[in-house]
Amino acid sequence: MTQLDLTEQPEAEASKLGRKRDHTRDPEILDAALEVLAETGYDGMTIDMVAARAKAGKATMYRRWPSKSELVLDAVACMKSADIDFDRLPDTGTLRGDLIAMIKPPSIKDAETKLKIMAGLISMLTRNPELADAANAAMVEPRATVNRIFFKRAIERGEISPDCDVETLSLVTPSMAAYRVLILRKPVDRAFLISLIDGVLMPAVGIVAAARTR
Amino acid sequence: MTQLDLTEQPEAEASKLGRKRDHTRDPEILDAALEVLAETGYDGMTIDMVAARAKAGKATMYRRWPSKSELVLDAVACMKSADIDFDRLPDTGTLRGDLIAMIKPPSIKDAETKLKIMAGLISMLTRNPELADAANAAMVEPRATVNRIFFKRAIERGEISPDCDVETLSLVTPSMAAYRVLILRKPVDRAFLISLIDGVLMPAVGIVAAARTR
DNA sequence: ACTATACGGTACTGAGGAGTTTCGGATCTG
DNA sequence: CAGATCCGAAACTCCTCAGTACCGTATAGT
Repeated sequence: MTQLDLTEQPEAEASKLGRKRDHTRDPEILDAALEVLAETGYDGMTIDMVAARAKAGKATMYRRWPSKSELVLDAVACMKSADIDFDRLPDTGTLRGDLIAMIKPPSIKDAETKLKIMAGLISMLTRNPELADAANAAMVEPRATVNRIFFKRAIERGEISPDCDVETLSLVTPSMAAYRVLILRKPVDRAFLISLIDGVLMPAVGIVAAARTR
Repeated sequence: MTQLDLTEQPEAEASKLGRKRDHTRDPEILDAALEVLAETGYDGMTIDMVAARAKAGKATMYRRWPSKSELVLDAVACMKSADIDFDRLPDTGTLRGDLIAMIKPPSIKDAETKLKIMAGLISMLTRNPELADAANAAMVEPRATVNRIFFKRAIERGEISPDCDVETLSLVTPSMAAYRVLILRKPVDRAFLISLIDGVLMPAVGIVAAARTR
């Protein structure tokens, strides 16, 4: 939220007594926090690491956030899905085309970064529901939403049956990518995602291989 | 390995000088470690917690394992899949029957426990490849293996096409169950697993709903 | 009974990290 | 320039926890 307040409007009222707080360095600090989080995990992360990376003083951190957990919560909540633009989703005319169109190097990279952050947070999610909700909204929900849109479109245009379990199918790619990175510790590359689409989703939805061979 | 040495043979040679080490409490301690691990995660777990839970002294812990990380590694490596008996896998004659037969309350419970342990380990896996391998062998590989067996059987008996991507399909259930528990933090119940089988796996493999409606 | 060993308990050491305080310098206001 | 505010740096407190040392006791072998 902080990150947005800054970019949207240049500090509403700077009057009153003296001058209003800038907090102009918030975005850099939150980004630094996310980086450290991805590299070391929640428990491995220290306030000093984040401060050093953002070239900020430790005191500055505590002037702005009351505790480490609040800082992390804010960092996760402010994290913007830089990769998904809901106003400009691909629309290729076929379900497979739409799904494949989402596979782009920057998108894969972004997803991997988010999964690394997620890895560092997972053990906390149990004990911190607020953080769990923020992580869900910032990292997992957007992906599933895109898939849901694609599947619903395909149903509307009659490409696939309306009986398809859209909810479950939308979670296949996110789930299996997460499992592969977090647990199997293998990279999620284009080939893997395509094998998911052609080996699971397309067959599951009744589109046979022959129909998509050009 | 320790756990097994004990049950298999009553201390091979107890001669030499004095008497051989008992380490008879190892299993209790390792079990306690797994419990604490599931409850608090790797970083939250302390040696004192484990010792207290196993009613052991802290010194005993360090007489047996040189460090916390070695203890955890041993605990994970010794963890036995209490739920899967590879000599007595269900064989119902149909793929769907086999998959459904694996859904049993104790099996679900065991899987949930393992996922909780996994949640506490994930952030460590990156920094400790040895632990990652042990966790993989003990918790994820067995599940996938069972599914692979079922799919291969189904291919052999001609129930499904040999072109099916067995490898990927075998990972659908483990992946999506893990995602649901670890990230979505929702319970994995019978209904969810069945929706996976009937909403993803069966369709993906070309078995239509009509064919299984009794 | 005597001795050795393993164990449980407790006290200790040392390192590291959360959170606090202080201070000196930079920057803006007038 | 004078006054106020913010910030980076560093020193400091307090606490937790990994790992160690020691001791009293239970037990098993001789």
